[in-house]
Amino acid sequence: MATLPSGTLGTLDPASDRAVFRQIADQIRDAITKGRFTEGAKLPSEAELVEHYGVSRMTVRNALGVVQGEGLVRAEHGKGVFVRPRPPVRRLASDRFARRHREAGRSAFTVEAEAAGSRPEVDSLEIREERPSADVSTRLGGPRRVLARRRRYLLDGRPVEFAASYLPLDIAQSTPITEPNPGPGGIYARLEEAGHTLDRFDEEIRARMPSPHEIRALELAPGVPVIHLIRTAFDTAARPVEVCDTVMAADAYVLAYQLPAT
Amino acid sequence: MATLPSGTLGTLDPASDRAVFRQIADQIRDAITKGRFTEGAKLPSEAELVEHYGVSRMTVRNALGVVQGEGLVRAEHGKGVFVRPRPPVRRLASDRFARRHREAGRSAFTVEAEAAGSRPEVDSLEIREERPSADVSTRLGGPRRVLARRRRYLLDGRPVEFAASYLPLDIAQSTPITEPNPGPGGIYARLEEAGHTLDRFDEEIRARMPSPHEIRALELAPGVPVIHLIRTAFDTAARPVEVCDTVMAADAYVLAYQLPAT
DNA sequence: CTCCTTTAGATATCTAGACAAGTTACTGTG
DNA sequence: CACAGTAACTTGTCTAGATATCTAAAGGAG
Repeated sequence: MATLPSGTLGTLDPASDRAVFRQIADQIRDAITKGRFTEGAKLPSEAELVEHYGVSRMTVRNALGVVQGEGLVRAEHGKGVFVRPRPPVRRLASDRFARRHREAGRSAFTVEAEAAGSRPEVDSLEIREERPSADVSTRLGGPRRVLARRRRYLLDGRPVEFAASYLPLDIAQSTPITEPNPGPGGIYARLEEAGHTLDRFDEEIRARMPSPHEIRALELAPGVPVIHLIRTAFDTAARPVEVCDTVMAADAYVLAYQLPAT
Repeated sequence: MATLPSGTLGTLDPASDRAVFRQIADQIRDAITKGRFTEGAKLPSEAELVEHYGVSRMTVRNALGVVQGEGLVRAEHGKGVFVRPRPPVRRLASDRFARRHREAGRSAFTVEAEAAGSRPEVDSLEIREERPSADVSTRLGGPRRVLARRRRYLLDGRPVEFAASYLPLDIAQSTPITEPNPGPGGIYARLEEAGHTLDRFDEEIRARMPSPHEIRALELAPGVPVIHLIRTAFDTAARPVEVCDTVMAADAYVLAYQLPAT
């Protein structure tokens, strides 16, 4: 019933051949990107938009569905539709696996998050032996069994990443790598102690929309893609000693790399 | 009217508290990922799904909207809904700017695409002087004017990437960099000839959903994110000499990096 | 005052139908 | 045979409701 703040949203162009719900979506998107609705602000309710534009509710919902799909707004059942705040971003530097970062007694994730003023958490830690997938097996040089370590990372209670590490069983067994807490410096430190001095990492990066499982595990809002990173660690004998498969909420990460211009 | 091939899609569970359109979407997704619908195959028409599930057409369309948003299928007006084929993927190696790749007379994109058996194309080449954005200016050390080179890359007629290079005007002016074709080895070769031997590149990678403009420029299907890469090139005097802002169709790229374990 | 109930308002889901517009195949005419 | 027209089928858009469920605020009982 309350009228809209004048000027925040315009009117429809009946002459346009652009669908009505798209015109409405355009205006909402425009109002957000131009700052007429600020972060966290509540959009007019569906009923108000119905009144303002003189269309049916389904048309308004269709328009809201578009801007929801773009990740601009989030609907909360019973409360309203709100402009999505931009979450804080975690920056992954390309030297994050350098040996000098491996000395501390805690994991890289923990140290880095606390330095950035966030509260880090690791959960769903699962460690087991298993038969590797074809892809993992290929990357690791074809072992028949691997040790898999799966875990999920959270910042301030929000899940941002989950990862699975796979190591050839003959390397990992009878080392602390099979323990939930592998000790200071993490599994890379243990690998080096076991004689596998690390030489280089290969990383492959893809971006795509999440699967339903990933949406649940990362509590992703609609319209947020994931970054899929597959890292292979090689020792100085050029043997692959670990494959780490990581899925990150794309709105929480920036990856940074330094390349020599050799 | 035609009945569905038996077994491709199941039935609804009225006892489930999962919304009907989500159950239908789940079944379609499942049928695709399990290969019961292959790439390019036509899904049952909306009318057939209405009949099969005994629901209204809007509910079926809602379900189809879900799997469309996930990028699994593409609707073609008047024809039907089809399983999206996986496009060929272009792999960007981390040594793609190594000097040894800079000798050829043609651009890296052209050479690499032809080697992979694709037909490369570059269009919308625009070269002009302009005032840099705040972000570009910061990355370049604060020049007041820059040379901007914008272009779009296509493979087999499909746009896959567009990019803008920014160079401080005092470096770029009176070099072939201001020409549409900067000559063999590209602008990096010209920079080195002008005394700016390249030392390293910094790259920042983000993934997000595309803006409407990006959807048009890359002809993106719904549910396809973009990879946003910002590269800064530094010369041996540690001066930033180029910023390249690249937006790529995420379904067409894999980025590969090699990191030393130093 | 505290706690529970009610109520109003918000989004979520679903129905049944209408017309528009693109695609394909058939049909009949020249 | 060539071709224009047409019919059937497809997705796209929109309407006008209905019921369900969640949230928050108001009001009443103790």
